[in-house]
Amino acid sequence: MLECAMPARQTPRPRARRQTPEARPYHHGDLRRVLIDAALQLAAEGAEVSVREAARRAAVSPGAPFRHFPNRDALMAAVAEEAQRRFRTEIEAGLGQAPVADPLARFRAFGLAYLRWAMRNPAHFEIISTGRYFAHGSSAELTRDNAELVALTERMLAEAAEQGLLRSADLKRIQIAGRALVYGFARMNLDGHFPRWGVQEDEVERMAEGVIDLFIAGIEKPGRTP
Amino acid sequence: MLECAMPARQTPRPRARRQTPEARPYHHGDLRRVLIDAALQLAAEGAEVSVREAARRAAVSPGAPFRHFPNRDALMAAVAEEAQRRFRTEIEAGLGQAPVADPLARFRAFGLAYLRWAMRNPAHFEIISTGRYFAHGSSAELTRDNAELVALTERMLAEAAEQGLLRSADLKRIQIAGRALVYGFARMNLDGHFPRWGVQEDEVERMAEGVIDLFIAGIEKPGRTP
DNA sequence: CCATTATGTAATCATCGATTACATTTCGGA
DNA sequence: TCCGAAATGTAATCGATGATTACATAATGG
Repeated sequence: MLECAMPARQTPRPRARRQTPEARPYHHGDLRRVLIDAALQLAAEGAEVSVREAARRAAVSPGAPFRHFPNRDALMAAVAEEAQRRFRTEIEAGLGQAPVADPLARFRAFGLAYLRWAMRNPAHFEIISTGRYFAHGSSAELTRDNAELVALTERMLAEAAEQGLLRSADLKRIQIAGRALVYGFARMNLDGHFPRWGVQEDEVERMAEGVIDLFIAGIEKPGRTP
Repeated sequence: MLECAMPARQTPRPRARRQTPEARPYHHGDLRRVLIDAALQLAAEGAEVSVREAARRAAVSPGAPFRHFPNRDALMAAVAEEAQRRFRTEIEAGLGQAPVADPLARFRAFGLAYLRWAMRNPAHFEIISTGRYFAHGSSAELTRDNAELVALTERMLAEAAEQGLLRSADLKRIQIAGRALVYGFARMNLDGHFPRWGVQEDEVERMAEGVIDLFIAGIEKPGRTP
């Protein structure tokens, strides 16, 4: 994908360039890609993501990124798309380990994969979720991806209802509540609430599991798992 | 603490000041207060909160705010404290209307008041909740307030457990889940997720109520309200 | 081989948070 | 009552940032 890093470095110094001793090739390999990665890494480090800093890490002038992105928001959108792609991959891997026939087990696996990724990639999750860095609707890919995940949980719940596993028939309400629960848990972690709620760092993933189980037990028809 | 607002404004123009036709008093009445309000309003308008803009609205030089706040974060912290105060007031008013004897009804009223305020004051909620504008722990008032709210829900759940109203004895898990649910719902609204989830603007408050009821029904011992 | 296009650089601008030196006002004690 | 210290606001300035422009250089294809 990216051949990157000085391909034919042997141009014999065509003209006396600036005084820089090492004449790196004028064209960067795949600057767009490198900028996205730099920004992702910045986010992962918890630092502010600035165009200039990304350019700095790519060893390129401050104006160069604007050849690839019309503005900062466009860069952030690209970063979010990359993060979302990784998120999706993780979710699908998690779902792949759940029994196909049991919709509630799949629902649980979904939530677990969701939270596990969010716990382990807080900065990436922040970028995807918050719509603060750019208008969410401005990325068709992000919108589509998200719609698919929504549809996925919707299907799981519909199946569960068909199999008579649920206490309530108001699927939309259950879906929103489930999303709110998982999203809220992820954001509590992100926003640093857990210390205040007496949840230790190393308890968080276990608590995530417990919270999901509590929710599922709450929507499940009673007497199924005694 | 602060004696406030232009006490003896009647100084009869002591010296020919600058050419400004209206010689406003050199000292602002209570700039600190005005800055906080300006910043709150900025947040309410969804605009970026900048020190300069707050100063501009207070009709004061860009450097003036730094006489009252060591840096931007300190201003934001003061804004958050003000918002939190209003939030608390709303919560307590909501709780005042719930029957004292029924802890789950109080739990419900708490959640409703929480969400209603968050829905109607999204920018203020953002400032209180997100810890992005300043280190949360840097404000003793905020920390204390929050601890009290946590303790409050804890007590409600403990009472509910004593009265045998709950299915599960794991109170901490219930508490975290409840918080995650409510917080997540508020943030979904804030982060603009609801359109993507098919929840219309005018449905949101009704949906908030529904989600809370679903949660309570889930933790309640079955057969209580048939 | 050369012209068109893509890509990076340099210089520049406005805005922002922050600091400093200085001006003005207020207020309490001699 | 006066005066000096403390509080409060202004003006000027700094470095960083997002963004734009004119220009330089490389890659590509007819």
